[in-house]
Amino acid sequence: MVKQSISAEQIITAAFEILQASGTVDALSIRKIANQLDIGAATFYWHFENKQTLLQAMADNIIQQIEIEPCNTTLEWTDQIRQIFSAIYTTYIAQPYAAELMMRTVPATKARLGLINHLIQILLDAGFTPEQASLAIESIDHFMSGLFTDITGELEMKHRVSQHKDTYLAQLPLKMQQIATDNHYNAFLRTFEHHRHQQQRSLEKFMLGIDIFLAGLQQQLA
Amino acid sequence: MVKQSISAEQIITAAFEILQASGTVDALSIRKIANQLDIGAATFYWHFENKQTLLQAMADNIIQQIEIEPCNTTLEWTDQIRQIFSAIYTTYIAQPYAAELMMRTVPATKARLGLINHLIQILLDAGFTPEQASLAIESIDHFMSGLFTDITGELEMKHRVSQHKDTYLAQLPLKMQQIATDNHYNAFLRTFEHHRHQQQRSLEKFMLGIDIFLAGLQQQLA
DNA sequence: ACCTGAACACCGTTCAAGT
DNA sequence: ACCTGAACACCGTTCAAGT
Repeated sequence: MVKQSISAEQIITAAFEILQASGTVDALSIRKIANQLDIGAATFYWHFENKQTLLQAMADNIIQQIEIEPCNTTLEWTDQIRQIFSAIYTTYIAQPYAAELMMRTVPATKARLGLINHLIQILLDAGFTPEQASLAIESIDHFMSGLFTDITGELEMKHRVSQHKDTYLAQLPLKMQQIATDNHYNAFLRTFEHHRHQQQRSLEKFMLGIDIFLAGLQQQLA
Repeated sequence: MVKQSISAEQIITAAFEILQASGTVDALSIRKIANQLDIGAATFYWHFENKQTLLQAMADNIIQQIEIEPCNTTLEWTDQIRQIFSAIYTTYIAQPYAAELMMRTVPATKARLGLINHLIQILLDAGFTPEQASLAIESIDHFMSGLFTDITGELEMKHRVSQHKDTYLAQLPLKMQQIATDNHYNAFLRTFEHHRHQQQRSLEKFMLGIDIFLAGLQQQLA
């Protein structure tokens, strides 16, 4: 019996659903996608060259979701940058695997290159050299990537612990505290408690990091 | 026939050798390690609880390699931070999988917590609050993690292309240039050429990023 | 044009069994 | 105490064969 035609879009949608449930790109497999769509795993390869091309398509899909407001030239360049990264953050945090997707793919699409171009243009207009502009945007991107890897990792850890599959991971925070106490790592301990209590409102934390970086950049212009 | 006892250290050493050759943590498998040591794959599990614990041990091993100079209190706090991250960078860049190892593990060892404690202490002494200090160190760490993921990714890409296994990856930079040209992404194009020509001397690039961040932090103190 | 089952070469991990 | 082979439940990918 022949199935109704499956489209590439359907595969992407199914992949997003699985990713939303599992949380990590590693847990996304062609076999799971095929299962979800009730097709054979081999069918995937008629629609996509390989897993990597699927990831490319998914990454582009996410970038297209970002709502960039029309270029407001009355705004300070710092606020323009802030606005865009705030929008990126909001999109990424809604699907925490987004950053991992970006890191595992190459920005070889119109949407992704357009976003990079836009950011660099803002810095060029502000008076930075192309080298400075490129370095600055890359640096903020790296910062964001690292932050999200951290967030995703912590989410995954909590996920695994709550499924009580992993008792080893569950006792690691306690072990950290134990080691820190034994060695009188007081500076660490003072921030550790704080870190475990706050949790949420990470957008503010993210924007604080961005602000520090932007303040440093502004110094560079003077 | 019974083999001579294999030690945990031998497993770690073999794992590092494989990682040095392959470049990515994903390409490190228990079977490859076992093969290298001429033991059965199951033997691994007598010495380590699982793959994760091996990674934990390897990550700690790398941090212990970092040469931290004795705390020089005559130095500015900015220079103390610079010195340490420069040392970390040097250690990481010699084994580009190092950063990935850190991101995939939890700092639940004396060496790793000691390093974090040391960094936070410097900022506390400089007059920052515990929250500020913790956020600042985390941010620099995220920046470094993102940077190294980028470096490792690019290395792996070149590696795969040079083995001409992956013709798809090989033409991506050209595709990027094509898209950018078609859409008049001139700001991007101006930095793209530059980016592809320079290559090396990434330590300076890294330190430039750190410097911008430190300049922003200094502003926060005033 | 679109889909399949079977196969290939891999994973991490477990476990009864060996010495 | 230390190691083994065989098995389990997974991967990504290929390919001849079907409709």
